[in-house]
Amino acid sequence: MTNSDPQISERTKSEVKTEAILKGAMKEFLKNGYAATSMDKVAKSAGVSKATVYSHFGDKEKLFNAVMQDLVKDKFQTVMGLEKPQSLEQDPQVVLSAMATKMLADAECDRSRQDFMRIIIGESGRFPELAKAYINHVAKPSIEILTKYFKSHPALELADPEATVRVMMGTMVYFVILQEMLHGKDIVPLESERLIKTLTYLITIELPQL
Amino acid sequence: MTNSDPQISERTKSEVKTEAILKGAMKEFLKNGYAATSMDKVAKSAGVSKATVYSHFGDKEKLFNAVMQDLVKDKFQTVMGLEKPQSLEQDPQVVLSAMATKMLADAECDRSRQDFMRIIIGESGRFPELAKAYINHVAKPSIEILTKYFKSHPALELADPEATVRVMMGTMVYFVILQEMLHGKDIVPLESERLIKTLTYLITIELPQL
DNA sequence: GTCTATACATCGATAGAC
DNA sequence: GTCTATCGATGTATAGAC
Repeated sequence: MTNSDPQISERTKSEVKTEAILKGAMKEFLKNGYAATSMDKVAKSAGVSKATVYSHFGDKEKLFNAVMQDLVKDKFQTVMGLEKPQSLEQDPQVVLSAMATKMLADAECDRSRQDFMRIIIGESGRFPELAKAYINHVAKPSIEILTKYFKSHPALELADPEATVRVMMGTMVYFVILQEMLHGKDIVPLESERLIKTLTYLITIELPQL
Repeated sequence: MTNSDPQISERTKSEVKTEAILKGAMKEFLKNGYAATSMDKVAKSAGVSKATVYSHFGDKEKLFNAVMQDLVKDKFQTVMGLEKPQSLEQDPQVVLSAMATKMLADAECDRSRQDFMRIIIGESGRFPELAKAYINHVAKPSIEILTKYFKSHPALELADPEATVRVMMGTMVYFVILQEMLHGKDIVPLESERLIKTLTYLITIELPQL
């Protein structure tokens, strides 16, 4: 067994702790935000001592940045399934509708994704670099891929593809913020299908099919 | 002088303190968020003792709710100048463009408005009632007034006015979040005029003028 | 009503045993 | 490397003088 090798065993043990700390810290930061998360909570959630947390990450701010960089660059960098090339060769109505449905489905059901957005926006004043990391690794790639798609379909006849992308993404994001994150579902109800249909209609209105 | 009346003088003094506390607490909560704002900071910012803060508002959570209710129901309830009736009788392109310009101008230059939105979204998980108050007193009135306008102009021929309103507001809000609040101005630049022009174009594309 | 002073818990961070 | 124990600072909240 490789575990009999003391060096490998030690290294592995430390890496396991590091991952446990990241996981625990992620859970706590997403639940409580930065200021309301104590290092004791992190240590308890990770199943290690507080001193171990500090020996691995230095201080609270470094730990927070490590957690958020991880989330920004890995967990939530999916670009919402837009990376699939084959989907870009279908009818605009179908593609737009599929994109929008996918985005809304992801954002609606995934609670941790909502917590993630809450942190990004809520802490963007005190952690501007975190906000910029989100822009660079999440928002910008999404915008660029969608823009690329719009431009690759001249039949859409969009006067300003870049701006049109913002209209589409803004519509989606605002819907999730209002209905889900701000708990407006029962106060200002709106079926997502109506939004998707309207959006698709507005963008593809000039096409011959309509 | 009315100040010679001890009763009125006392009452006034207390009210002055209450207002000073609210003002100081508002400043601190908007700057630091809920958890990172201490009652010492509030007391110092208001120019009173900590005990006075507690005697007026009970505890930190009650003070926070009082501050945010004030912001939601007074300071940021403006409905972005949509209440003026005369503006609703002009050409849709002009009105839409004016609305969008006003909304973006308000949101872009007003730093405290951005801080306010950061708190609403950032604390919406731990203060759901605050989020619902925002929906009821800020978002819902805006949506309803804009919907009313859309419906009062059948010439717009909108298949779904309610959904179209969400498209418009979402576009505006997302733009401010990305460019201003998340500091994306230099990373994913976009002139607001292009957004407004595109939005107006998409919504009024069917009109005879175009 | 308002203050100073303080109680008591928890915070971030570290020392020292193992 | 990881733990327990603890430091000093700071947090919320209150008691008691005026």
